[in-house]
Amino acid sequence: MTSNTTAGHDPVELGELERSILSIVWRHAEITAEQVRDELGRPLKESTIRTVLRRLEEKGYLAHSIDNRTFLYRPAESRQRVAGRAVKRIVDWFCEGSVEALLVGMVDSKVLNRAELQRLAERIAAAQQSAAAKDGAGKEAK
Amino acid sequence: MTSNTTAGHDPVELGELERSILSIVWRHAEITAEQVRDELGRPLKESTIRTVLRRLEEKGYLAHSIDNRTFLYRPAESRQRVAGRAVKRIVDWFCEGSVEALLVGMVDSKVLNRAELQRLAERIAAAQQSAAAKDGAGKEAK
DNA sequence: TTCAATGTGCTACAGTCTGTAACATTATGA
DNA sequence: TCATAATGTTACAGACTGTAGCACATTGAA
Repeated sequence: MTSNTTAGHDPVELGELERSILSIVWRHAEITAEQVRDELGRPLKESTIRTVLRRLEEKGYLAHSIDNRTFLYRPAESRQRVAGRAVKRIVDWFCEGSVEALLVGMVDSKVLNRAELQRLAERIAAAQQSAAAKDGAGKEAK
Repeated sequence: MTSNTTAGHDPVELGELERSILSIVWRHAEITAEQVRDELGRPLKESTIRTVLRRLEEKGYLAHSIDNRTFLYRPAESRQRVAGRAVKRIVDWFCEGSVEALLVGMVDSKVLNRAELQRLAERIAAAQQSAAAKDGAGKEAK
């Protein structure tokens, strides 16, 4: 029994099928198990899809509402948010909390090249501005 | 011989003990199983430590040399490099390859705050300069 | 009311990975 | 040659994932 509630999960620890399905759900505001199966491409039974969807919900990645007896799944958190947390763990584990070190590592391991880094710096500056703008109030769905 | 060369591994998929031990090794240039056990703090048998070390080597994170019959383990890759790759996977899976999107997500999920982002942008710019400086001579990946 | 369809709820099971370790084997110095 | 200190080999239980079957409920139709 996993006994977990709303604890912090790490998406990177999801299995491949789980990831695929999560990605599909992220692409839709709401989606049924059947639609997921159709989009998946792989020939899996619907019970399989539903099991995975349920597990993803248990793990906190999805939520569902019921439309006339049918489950409509939707993301519980944005991709980016989840990705952000996942990266945080990596940073904590492997870079002793330093995002800078991480970026350096990314360049070092060719995940990022200098051009991208350049653009990134610019975008960060920009994002920062707009972020600062919307700051006082609440959060912006996006 | 591990038979694997530079295949892509995902450190985030390592278990907790594996991560702890890997971190310890990363803190030393060379280390024996016994030293690892001492630093670990947990009361584990040495055979346990050695098993994990071996697995980490099989997975490509560590390498070892032999000093007078004793294994000296050392990192096969830098932390940052490994972390960089790990992040890349996350970016690929959850941000459709956009590092920017990831950064946005990190701010969004409070992994990064604006102050850090600011500093980050500055450092990136700086790093970029020095990198560009030493660049011309060496190799340009891209 | 009863039946068939459709959708969900529970259960299962094999394969893989990780934590944890015992036991066998080998080399080395006394 | 023998004890010692390392490594090599093997094992095993628990968790997680992929994959799915089957029972149960609800609802529209006959």
